[in-house]
Amino acid sequence: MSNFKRTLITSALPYANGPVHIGHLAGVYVPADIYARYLRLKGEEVLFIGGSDEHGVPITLKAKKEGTTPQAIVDKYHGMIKDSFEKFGISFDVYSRTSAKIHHETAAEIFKTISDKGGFVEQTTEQFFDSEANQFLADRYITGTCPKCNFDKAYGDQCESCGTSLNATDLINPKSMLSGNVPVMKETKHWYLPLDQYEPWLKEWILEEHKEWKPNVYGQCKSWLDGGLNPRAVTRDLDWGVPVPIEGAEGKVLYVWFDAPIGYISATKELTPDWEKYWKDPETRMLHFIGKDNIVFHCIIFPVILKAEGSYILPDNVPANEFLNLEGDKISTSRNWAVWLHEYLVDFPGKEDVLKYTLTANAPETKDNDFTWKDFQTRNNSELVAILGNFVNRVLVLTNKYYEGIVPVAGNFEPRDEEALATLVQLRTDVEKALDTFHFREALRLAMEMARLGNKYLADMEPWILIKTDPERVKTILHVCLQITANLTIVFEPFLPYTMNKLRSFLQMEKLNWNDLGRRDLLKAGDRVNTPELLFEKIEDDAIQRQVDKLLSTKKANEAELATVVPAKANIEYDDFAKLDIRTGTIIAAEKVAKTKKLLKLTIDTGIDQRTVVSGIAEQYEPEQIIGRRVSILVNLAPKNLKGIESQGMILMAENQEGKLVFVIPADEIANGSEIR
RNA sequence: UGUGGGGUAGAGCAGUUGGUAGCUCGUCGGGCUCAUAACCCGGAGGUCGUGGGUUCGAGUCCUACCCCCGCUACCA
Repeated sequence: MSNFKRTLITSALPYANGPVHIGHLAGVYVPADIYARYLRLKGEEVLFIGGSDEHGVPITLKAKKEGTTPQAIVDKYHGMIKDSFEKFGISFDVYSRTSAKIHHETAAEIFKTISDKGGFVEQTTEQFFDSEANQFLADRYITGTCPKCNFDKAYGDQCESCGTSLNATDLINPKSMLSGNVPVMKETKHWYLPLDQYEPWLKEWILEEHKEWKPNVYGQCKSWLDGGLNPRAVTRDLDWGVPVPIEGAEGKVLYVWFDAPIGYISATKELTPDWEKYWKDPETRMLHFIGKDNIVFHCIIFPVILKAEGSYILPDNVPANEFLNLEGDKISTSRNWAVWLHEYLVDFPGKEDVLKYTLTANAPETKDNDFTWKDFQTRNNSELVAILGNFVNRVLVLTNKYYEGIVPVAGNFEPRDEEALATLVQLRTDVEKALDTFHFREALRLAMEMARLGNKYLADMEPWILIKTDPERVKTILHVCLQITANLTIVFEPFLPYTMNKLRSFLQMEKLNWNDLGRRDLLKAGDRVNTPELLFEKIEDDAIQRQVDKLLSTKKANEAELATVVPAKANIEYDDFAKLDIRTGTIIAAEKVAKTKKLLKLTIDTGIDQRTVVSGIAEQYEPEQIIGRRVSILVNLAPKNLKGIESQGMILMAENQEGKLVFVIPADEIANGSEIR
């Protein structure tokens, strides 16, 4: 680690189809920013890169839906995202975007270089094409009937009902999700990155040389490598993106995951003509801060691209975080289940550091974590206000009260003073160790330990009592307290930059270097300090309640939206209906099918017989609570083997848009076996 | 389906190479009164997901299973 001259920090490019939320901040930008600030404070050479990822299919779809152009979409969100980051003080050296000219040039150039070296494999395949939308369709954008289980909403890549992975061509009655039309097969040529050829090298590089990577990152890579890598298409038939810079590739663009990480390089180019020193000098240490969904792209695909190009360095570490949930539910842009940064800035002005603190203290470093407004309030009130803010306030109030704001001269240090001052040095070592290994949560806790130390020291020394009997001693005590306070400005600088600015202005201090941390002479006797304002203020219940209410109304709005009814299917003849034999029945036994999450094995009395039916309702019904329930059952459905159990029929359920299932049952008492028609 | 991470006190989380289970918040009791009813001390609260196994000794290693969350399937 010590043989590196400089550090290049990249942070995942947020996708410009929506604003950024607390999940982005907690997962990537806050830890990356803390690390960048920490290294800068140590006087190291650092470059911190960010930018918006503006290509890909979802953006074109969103543009279509809103009746505008992809460029208009990305302009809007890039602006919002950039603004939010600025206001939160994410200290990018450059924040660029992938629709920038320099990025198109850079990405094209890298593609061209690899292509000229023969680094791609070209392959022509048949793919579904939507003639109305004039567009090839990704598997995910095709829906149809599963050939295995007859589920009629299977996707082109997998059936969510039976879990089988599919090819889009397997689907019965495929339909385009864009237009609803039947897609046609059409030939298309694409360029593939032969990841398989890099497997031995990747195994050596990651599995042998980077055992220090976080367990989630290392494990994920190992699983990909153990499973064997396949060539991966890096071009797409689309009109939005970086055009493939090769003859015969008209109308094709680079796959968004090929061009996005190259955005780190183009952003560096945009910043400085000296960019190559960061990307090609082996003495540069490159770090990718990302979320867990990005692991494979940053640990396998992007390194292979860089390796194939030949002249670039590779990441030294990829500290990926897990995900942050919000009030128990997954954060979702499309469901509007998020705390949006631009809204937070309006609702909690001047409290950027508070959110950053909360997100760091509860960062999803080893597993998914949950953000709750209650926790946010507690952390602010019990930690920032009560421990850090309060200590600073106590010291400054006492200094003003006893010495008119002048730092007093220290007498001889007693063992208890020495002990407190020595702890500062120890804490510095501990915080450094945590930061160097990307344990930001731990680092923050240790920093807070310094404020605790101050509070305890004050409580033990009781200067407010000693002032009556031994005023000389009190000078030493407050001198020590002021040195602790001064040290706080350094140790918290990477975490709470705005707040530390404020604290330095109270102390009339210049910004110091990390190497000054632990010193006992940061303030000199005779220095003046200002009368303090509050460093943090309490957050009251009503402010929290407003946020909770906001989320509740989002939930309601989502439910209302889901209540929309799907349009009727095409007409059928009576004979079609008459083929169905539906009867009333009763559930007489029910048990969960092992190793599945949705399936229940039911035994039904149909009046005709007792038979076994496997039904996908386990997520909403417990086996014991449905025994004895009346049901309607389709009895002449061809038997079907599900998870090794033969299912003889189908229970009729009403299902709403949300996926909620309800039994369809006769309204009054009627014998089992009665026909429904 | 396969695969990665996780399951430790009421909540949120640490637990490095196996050696007396910790931290923050909350809670209960006490102290203090300089401080934003803040601070300091002490207590209660855990069969470390479950069952087997290795070991003198297992939260930690092996094994089987259960549950949660991702990825696989372009949301950090």
